[in-house]
Amino acid sequence: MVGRPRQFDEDEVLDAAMKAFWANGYEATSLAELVSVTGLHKGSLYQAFGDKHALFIQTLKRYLQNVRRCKNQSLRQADTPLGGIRAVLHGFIDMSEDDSDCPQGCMAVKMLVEMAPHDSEVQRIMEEHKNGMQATMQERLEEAQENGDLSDGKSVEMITALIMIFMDGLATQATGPMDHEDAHRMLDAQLDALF
Amino acid sequence: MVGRPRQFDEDEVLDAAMKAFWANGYEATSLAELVSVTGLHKGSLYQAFGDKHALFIQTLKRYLQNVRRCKNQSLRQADTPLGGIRAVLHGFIDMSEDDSDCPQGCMAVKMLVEMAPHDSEVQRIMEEHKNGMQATMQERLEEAQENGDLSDGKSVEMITALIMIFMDGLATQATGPMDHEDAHRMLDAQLDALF
DNA sequence: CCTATTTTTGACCAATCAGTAATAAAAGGT
DNA sequence: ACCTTTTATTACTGATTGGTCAAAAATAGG
Repeated sequence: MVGRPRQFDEDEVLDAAMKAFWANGYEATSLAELVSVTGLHKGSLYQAFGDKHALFIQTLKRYLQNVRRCKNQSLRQADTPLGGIRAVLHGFIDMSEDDSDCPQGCMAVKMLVEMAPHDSEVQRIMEEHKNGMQATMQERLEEAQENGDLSDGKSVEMITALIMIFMDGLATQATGPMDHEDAHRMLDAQLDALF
Repeated sequence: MVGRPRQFDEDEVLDAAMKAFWANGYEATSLAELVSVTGLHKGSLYQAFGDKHALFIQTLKRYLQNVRRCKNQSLRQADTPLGGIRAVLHGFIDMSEDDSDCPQGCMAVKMLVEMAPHDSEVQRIMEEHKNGMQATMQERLEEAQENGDLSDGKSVEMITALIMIFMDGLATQATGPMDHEDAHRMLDAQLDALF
């Protein structure tokens, strides 16, 4: 590699920008604030990541990648399909409290509400993510049905849809202060009602 | 009343501003756009409604008032407590499709996500609204328990919480295009799982 | 040491932002 | 007709917006 070396870590900058977008939303996060939280100068941001929208897209993809990593880890450790689903969902609740300096709520849901209606790229990214989540969840539910853990009479599509709605709703309410124990209890109650 | 009469209808202006905030969010709605959609000039907006934030608060209160009016109407027409709850929730789904020129999704949920975390006034208004909704829903559920329509073993607090989460989740997903028949089916499935 | 390459930096840009002040216009009260 | 009160309109403001550009700085390879 020739030329002046970078004085910043790309991942750290993306994390800082991500938290800014996550906390304040896309429109309310000014370039001046991005410069402030990342520590590097305006020109460097543009040279390294493109304009504000391109930078945002990268932070959103990074966030969703983290979510998927967390989900896959939970699924691998589970011993039953239904247990895997339970672990994944409880894991989502724990995600925010694990890292105390990250904003409340789910960045994906925030951006789904703020940006997806007007931004086709965000819309596409979010739909892909949702489809992936739905697909793995339906696979596990079908495994559970073959396993006998889930009654054959239930519709896996409907259960999946209701779980997705539940998670979106929980994330929406988690934009405000939320007791995590309550969230876990509500999730258990919802799953007990569905399974 | 003395002085020059207003050349605009206050409610129409509020409705126009409401739809702008509803469609684009608070930050992304510029004063120029508010001037455009309301038809009146900048100075008139300030004189009549105060600054951008004050105007927004009035549109938000107006939206919530419409929601409450719709809810109370549904409750009055119902013959059983549980039927009332079902009617209210199905009514929420129908709200947006009734008025075809109003934006997708629920303005309250959008603003809960975008503004409540940073705006204490919005936070207070939304919490009041939520408390009111929860209170009437719990009353109906307790009536249903005394009535025998709902098993005494179930927790009305938990059912209420899960219904609220469900509605928030549905509203979140409704920011994108959503089939209303599917929404009604999912609501029925959720309520059948809970009751 | 010199040059090619990349990054950093600071100055700069037009456009837009929310908001204001002063004036003009339109009505009612007397 | 005249004054008061309210609204409408125009022009204007300083600040901030996202974005650009050229020059300086720093490194690796020859």
